Amino acid sequence: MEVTLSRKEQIEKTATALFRKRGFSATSMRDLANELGIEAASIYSHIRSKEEILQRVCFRMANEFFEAIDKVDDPEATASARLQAAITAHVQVLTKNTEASAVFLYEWRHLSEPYHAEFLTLRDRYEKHFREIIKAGISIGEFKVPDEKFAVLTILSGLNWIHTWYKPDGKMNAEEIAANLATMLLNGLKQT
Amino acid sequence: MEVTLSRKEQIEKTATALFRKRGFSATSMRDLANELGIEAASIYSHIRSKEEILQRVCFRMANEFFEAIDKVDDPEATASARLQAAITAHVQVLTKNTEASAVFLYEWRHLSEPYHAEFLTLRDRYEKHFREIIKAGISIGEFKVPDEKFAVLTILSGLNWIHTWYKPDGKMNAEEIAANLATMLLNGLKQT
DNA sequence: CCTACCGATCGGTAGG
DNA sequence: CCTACCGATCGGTAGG
Repeated sequence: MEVTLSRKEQIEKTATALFRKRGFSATSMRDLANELGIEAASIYSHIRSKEEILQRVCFRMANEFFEAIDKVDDPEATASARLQAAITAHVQVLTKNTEASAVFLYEWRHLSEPYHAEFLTLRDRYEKHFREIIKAGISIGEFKVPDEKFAVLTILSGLNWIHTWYKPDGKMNAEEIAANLATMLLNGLKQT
Repeated sequence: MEVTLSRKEQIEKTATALFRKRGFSATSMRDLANELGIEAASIYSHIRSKEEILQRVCFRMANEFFEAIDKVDDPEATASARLQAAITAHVQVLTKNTEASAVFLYEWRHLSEPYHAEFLTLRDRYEKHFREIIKAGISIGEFKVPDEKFAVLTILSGLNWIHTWYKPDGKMNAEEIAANLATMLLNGLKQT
């Protein structure tokens, strides 16, 4: 599936790869221009600033994560089923966008205000979704956990390394990875 | 316990805090000098370069992690006991050095060669220790895991978020945190 | 999309 | 540990 990208999309994609490899601060507009085969000044015909690119990547990914878990959540299901679905959705987003995921996970701190604060609000709301599921599981005795926030952060970090490792043509596909991670991480909540 | 730091140690400690907060590339020597209350040029009486500080932090922490797991490993013990001990040791190092841990975990990619390659070699050797324990557990049927490397990376990332959250005066102390993490993450290996 | 350029800041050195 | 400074590079703009 080859898609023709607009110049703006090309810039965003190339910048994402560079931000991921070297970090936002260590990537210069001249690095980016070089990679695109144009002059640095020309980039500004398409974007307003270096940070705007970072903003677009971070908030687009935030959106992707929200949409993915909202789509699969069924509040009627058991906590285990809901958590498994959320984990699977999260892993799908990570594996479909490994570079943008890495930028989303590690470069958001270079956002200036008010974007920085807004990003943190979104991230907290996302984690809250997981906390709610775990709380529901605790209240009906399905899970046993010392602290929901603690459990959520352990689970999400246990998922978020995937971008460093995932290859589309590796021996596990996204579904298998999600299933293995869900099994490993869900079992930990069911301690007796 | 107040310790008098040498100027070099003060520089390293202050730089660690800044590298953690803003990232290595976004921290300037003038930022660091400002925080220390001296001129940027004066820093160079104590260190050779900005990168030297990063090198010292990264390799000192690598050493700390190695020493910690070597000290507690007992090859005669069960795989569960060994893994639990390794997890506890790892968490101890993380909680005792939250800022340096963050730098160790996220800023090593700004190391130049040959330090960068050496760092990756050390990190792989560290992970190998965990892989060996898991392999031993698999071979005697104590663990059931699709892929050792996969399991190790899940476990280590499930631990490595702690620096973002740990407060020495929080409601859980380092031992309780380690115990909770070990329980959550070990149960995942014992699936039937 | 380019040439030409801006002021600011970077890591680091010389010399005391 | 400071003053004085270096060449290089930064993000970004003017004007076409």
